Amino acid sequence: MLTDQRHETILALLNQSKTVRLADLTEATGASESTIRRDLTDLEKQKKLKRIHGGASVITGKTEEAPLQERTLRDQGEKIVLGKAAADLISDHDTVFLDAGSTTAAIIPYITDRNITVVTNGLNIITALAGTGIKTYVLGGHVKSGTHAFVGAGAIASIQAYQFDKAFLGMNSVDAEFGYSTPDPEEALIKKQALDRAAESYVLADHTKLGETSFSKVASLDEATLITTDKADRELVDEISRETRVEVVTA
Amino acid sequence: MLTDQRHETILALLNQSKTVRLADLTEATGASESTIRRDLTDLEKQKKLKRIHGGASVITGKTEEAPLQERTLRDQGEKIVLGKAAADLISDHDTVFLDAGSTTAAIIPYITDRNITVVTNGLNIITALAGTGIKTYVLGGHVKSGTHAFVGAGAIASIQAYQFDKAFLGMNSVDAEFGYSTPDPEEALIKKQALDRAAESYVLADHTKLGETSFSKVASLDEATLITTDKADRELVDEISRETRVEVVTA
DNA sequence: TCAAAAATGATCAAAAACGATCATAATCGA
DNA sequence: TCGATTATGATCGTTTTTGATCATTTTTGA
Repeated sequence: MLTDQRHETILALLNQSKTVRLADLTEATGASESTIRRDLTDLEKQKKLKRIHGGASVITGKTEEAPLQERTLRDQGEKIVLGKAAADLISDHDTVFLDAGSTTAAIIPYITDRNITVVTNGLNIITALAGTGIKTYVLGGHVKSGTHAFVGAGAIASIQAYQFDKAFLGMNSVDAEFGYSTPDPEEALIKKQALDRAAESYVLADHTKLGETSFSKVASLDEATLITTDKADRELVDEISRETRVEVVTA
Repeated sequence: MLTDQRHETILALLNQSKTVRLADLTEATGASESTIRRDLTDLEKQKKLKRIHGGASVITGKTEEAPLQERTLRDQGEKIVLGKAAADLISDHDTVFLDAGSTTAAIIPYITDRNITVVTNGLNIITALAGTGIKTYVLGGHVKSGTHAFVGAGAIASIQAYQFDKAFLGMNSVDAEFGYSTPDPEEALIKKQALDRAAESYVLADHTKLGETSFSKVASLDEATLITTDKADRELVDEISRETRVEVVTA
């Protein structure tokens, strides 16, 4: 991996989660600790980040409210792990669908130097991919105000033109009986379409989403592989894994 | 492979992915390392790229958003005036097309509280509209790396579903003879489509764009009203206004 | 507080990339 | 066609980058 790409990856990762550990960076870039240390030294000299013991953090003008920051950090830790696990599933030359949302966005730092094509319906995904060299395609449609996902008839029409090797979806709720569900019917429709048009489908959900149900059903459990973390309740995971393949990664 | 072809290939590859490794280039062109090194040296001398250890990177060095921001800042005054003039043309309940680009983005501050619907193919436009309550629709398609405009077959297909009251287009060049033109053929195609599907079409161009020509013709002058500022050369404006309606606003 | 564990920075050797050079092949002009 | 010019690919010594090692510092937790 080129030095510049490594630097980009580091900054992207940092942008995602405000703080990164050295181990995260070596894994994301495939470089050794020494190299990453040198990178961090360089980037700190460029005032792009601040080194901290064990890793690096974004440069922040003032300290934010501590408990809030801590909570988001913890959540993001889980997202990072899920993102990394998802990225490992992607092969070169794959065409993948990345659902709108912050969980799927966590995949991006790990794929910036990969030779793949991404199709998405999320504004945040496009923005995150904008700097990278990844070939990006976007679905048309109505820009939903809350999540900034592209939905509706236009999006449905757009997605028909594509076929994916893999689809990665965020999901609000995963229930052993009700399957995958999400609050917004229009987003559910797009997720379902993406899932149907992919050879392999994966749902990324942190431990808080398990055992929950939302208004709109997307699909039954067996239509996608679930990726979650070991923070999830053991019994819930067992129950779900009777229906579909579940990949549990350590947070 | 001819030297010029190789140079084109290198720049195209670079445009696609921001950084390239030497090995990628030798493979893509079939030339030896020595030749590619010479090419890179030449292209760097021409300021077309920046050499880095192991390959080359795009000249901007920074993220791609930086030049966009910079462009937005430069000639900002003139753009603001153009944006305001364009906003004045929009009526309540209009459905308008806003072209990708910084000039059309300047319209947005003046329409945030209007009851209108916007269709766009520009990432920057979506981002700017994201916070507002404006109903926003986006064309699908390939995300072009430089301008972050959505282009290609997907975009063309998407736009067929819409009909606009007004279309507002940025334009690189406006010439009395050659008409409206822009460097990228794919963007030209979208602009032309938007123009055809709108009851009224407006081209926004600051004074530096007049009397210029670019590679891809979008339309002849009489297909849209030109909006420019009084910084524009008087003779050029007269010449153009023999072909189409021109609105000159004071900068 | 103190010892164990983890992280850090310095150092060094190996690997990769580089630029210079030279011989050969292709292209051009007479 | 022939000689000159230019482009190309291979080689080689030099420079840069990288990864491993290890002594030192910092953090952790008992």
